[in-house]
Amino acid sequence: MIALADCNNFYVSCERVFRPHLHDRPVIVLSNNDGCAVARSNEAKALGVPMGAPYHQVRYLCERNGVQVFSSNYELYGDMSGRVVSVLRRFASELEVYSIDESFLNFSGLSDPFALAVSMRQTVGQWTGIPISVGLGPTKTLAKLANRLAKKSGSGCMQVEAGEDDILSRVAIEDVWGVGRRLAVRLRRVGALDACGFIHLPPSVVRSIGGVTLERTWRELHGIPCLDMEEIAPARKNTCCSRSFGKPLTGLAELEEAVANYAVRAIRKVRSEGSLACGIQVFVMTNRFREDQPQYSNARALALDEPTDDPIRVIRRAKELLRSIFRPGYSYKKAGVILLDLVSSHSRQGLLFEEFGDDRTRGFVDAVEEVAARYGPIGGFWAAQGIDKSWSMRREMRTPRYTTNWLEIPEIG
DNA sequence: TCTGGGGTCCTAGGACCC
DNA sequence: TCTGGGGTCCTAGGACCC
Repeated sequence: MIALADCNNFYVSCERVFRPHLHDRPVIVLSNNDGCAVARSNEAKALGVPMGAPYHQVRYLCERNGVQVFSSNYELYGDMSGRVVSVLRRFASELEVYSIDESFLNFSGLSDPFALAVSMRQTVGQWTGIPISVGLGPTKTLAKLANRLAKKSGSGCMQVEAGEDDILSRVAIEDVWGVGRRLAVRLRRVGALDACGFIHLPPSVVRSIGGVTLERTWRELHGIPCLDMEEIAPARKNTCCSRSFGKPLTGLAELEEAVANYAVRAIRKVRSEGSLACGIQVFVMTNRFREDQPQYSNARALALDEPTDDPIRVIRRAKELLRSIFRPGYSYKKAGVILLDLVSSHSRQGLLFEEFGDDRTRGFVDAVEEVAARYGPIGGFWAAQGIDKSWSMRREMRTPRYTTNWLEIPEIG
């Protein structure tokens, strides 16, 4: 038996923990750059704020109905997520963190998994302030489906077994885990309108529409496990840092500064995981929503001489790539840096004819990075990152980092 | 005027090898 | 005019997830 614990409206719930007066009130959280609504309280959903709606399109609706709007505060959400997981771990020996707000737990061999799910939900709510829903099923996909029904019904916990056609028929085909918009259209055309219709399709049809991936989903819904628990997240293969700018950029100098910042952030992720990057890609794009403006987007990649975690080298290469794809005369909206083919720093392959960078440089880089990690940009930063950052993203309604920053800890009285 | 960010896997097709 | 068979590797694009 697999359990899926999923935090309800997670980002909104995090904000509410520190602003209890917002319980029962409509709340939304915006994506980076205050762009889209990416989390909505039930009250905001009821008012008709769609998932992913551009904020400028729903702003009037929000203002008229007193919706509380927040910029995203990922430091807070990440920390709260860790707290939820630490409570969940007490309830099962095997746990897979699937996303920032979801974990799978192995509930096999328990006499009363449902009772445990109820108690787990209650404990997480009491200890962290975050409401969760729990779905139970013989496979991950059925646990997901049960979770969706638990949320929809408001009961908080739900268990689904294979072969319960009446329950499966309550889940629309596009709400099945692994079926997105495209596949849903094609499945509807062959008569699979819901999960029940889907499992009664012949496997050959499923295979022809969605390949082996969709057939796995089909088998999982029949109660045949195809997706294992992954307790230890496999090492990442690529990592990306990209942002939309707070204002359009036209000049190379500003773009270089932004790209240098993304390069530094990306390589810090790589360093923190004990990895090295073997390649780097840079991309830029104009605002694709502006049909009245000339459009341009481009990307270029290169292989590094040797796997590296050195921000100086990564910045230099990123700027070279940027200069090779930059074209004057455009209004750039977004840029990004992708570090490719990450390998473990323990298994790096040496160069045939050369030695790795000297120890002095290495010591210097490590020292700067340590200072920056401990004290933030006040402690130190790479000059290429710039000072003004006039291009940085909008985040005008962000709450304090209550749980991770001494200066922003909540005050009482 | 304003429209997010970060990932994975699978497949088809092309380049290349003997 | 006729023009093999069997592989691997890489990449781009499409699908999905949160």
